[in-house]
Amino acid sequence: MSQMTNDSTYWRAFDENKVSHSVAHYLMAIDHLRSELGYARVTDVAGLMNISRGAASLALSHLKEKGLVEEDPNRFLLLSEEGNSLARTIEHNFVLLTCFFENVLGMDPDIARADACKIEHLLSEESSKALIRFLRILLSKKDFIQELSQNIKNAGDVCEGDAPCPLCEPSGECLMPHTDALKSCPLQTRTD
Amino acid sequence: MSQMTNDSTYWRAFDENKVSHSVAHYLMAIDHLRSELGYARVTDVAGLMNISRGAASLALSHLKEKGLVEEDPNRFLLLSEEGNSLARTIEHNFVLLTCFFENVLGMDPDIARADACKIEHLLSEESSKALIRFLRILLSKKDFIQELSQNIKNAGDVCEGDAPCPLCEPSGECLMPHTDALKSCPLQTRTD
DNA sequence: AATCGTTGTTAAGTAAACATAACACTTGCT
DNA sequence: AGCAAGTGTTATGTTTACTTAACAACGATT
Repeated sequence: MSQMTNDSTYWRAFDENKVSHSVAHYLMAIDHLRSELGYARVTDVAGLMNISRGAASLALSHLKEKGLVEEDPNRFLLLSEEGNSLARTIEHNFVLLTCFFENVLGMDPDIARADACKIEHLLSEESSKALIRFLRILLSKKDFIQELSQNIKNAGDVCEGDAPCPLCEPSGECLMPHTDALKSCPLQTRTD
Repeated sequence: MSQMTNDSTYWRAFDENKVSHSVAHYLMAIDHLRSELGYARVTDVAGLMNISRGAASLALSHLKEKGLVEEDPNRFLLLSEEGNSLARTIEHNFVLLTCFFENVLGMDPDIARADACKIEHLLSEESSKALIRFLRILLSKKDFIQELSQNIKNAGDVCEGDAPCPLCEPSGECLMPHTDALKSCPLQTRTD
């Protein structure tokens, strides 16, 4: 156990993700087109994603080989059961993350969506499940969350000494000015 | 404004990120080696990341061209001011995300770290700032967070009808069984 | 029936990141 | 001094994911 943190290779899990960012968007494009237009062709996917038909054709034939995309009798694009599952999971993650950034952290909606889009396909099932439970609980406490996101917006960028911060305590230095490049700020040890 | 969501190209922001996942780890490897060994050479970076020296040499010379990595008078590797800034930001993001997954969501530490590692370099400065403020506030409420992460662990996977869920309400369908592939679950509209 | 437009595929090129292998250069030992 | 080991670079190849351009197949219009 804990192989990932000791064999100096755990960081490559990023590339071994089930779907890459672009694959995620191919799948969601098909899903979106089918629910909007009722069908999805190579050209539609290319148009929606703003890439060339050639690129879409190659990528999609790859996804057919991998069993994520299929064709219906009229050669329109379909998601396989697995492809559909992946697309839905990623779409759900997008919703969850956007909701968290926007409603809990009180962030700008555009930035919230942009960040969610980058992360949506990388969340583990565990994170995804925990996040949705977290949001359900937190969002039911309307007054609490209102106050919270207000406090976040108004908080300063440096810890005030009076309130000992559990984030800073382990290292003994304040993590708040983390945008300041030159401030040395030792962190918990990592193997790389 | 809101160009990102309408020009059918916003999803590529992923590839236009300032640093890729691997670049992030090259920078952090140098940082880590210098604080552990006092120096960093191509071979050390390659050894730590478990890649070939050739790959490390190429990648690092690229990073020198980009101005993120430099050499000291003895040809040991150094982070430039910008490189150092990036490394620290990403390391901070890792700490924040791990803390969130582990202490707020109550997730398994190994999974928490693995997920944080995938995301750390993708967080916008806004997310990062908001997250640290959020954690500071939340972690100061020890009893609240204790109860929260317990509730998350014990929560079921389906919404119970009695408590109207703000996540499900917009779509009218329950978002909880999001691991179930076949359950149709309309989401807020996206352009792809 | 011939042509034009759309569609999908294929070919060839680019760029990022890895791999392996061969090489040059230094350093330290004997 | 000479050789072996360690270090860094370079050459070449692979994979992924895009580009543009050429091409074949098909349908609709005239």
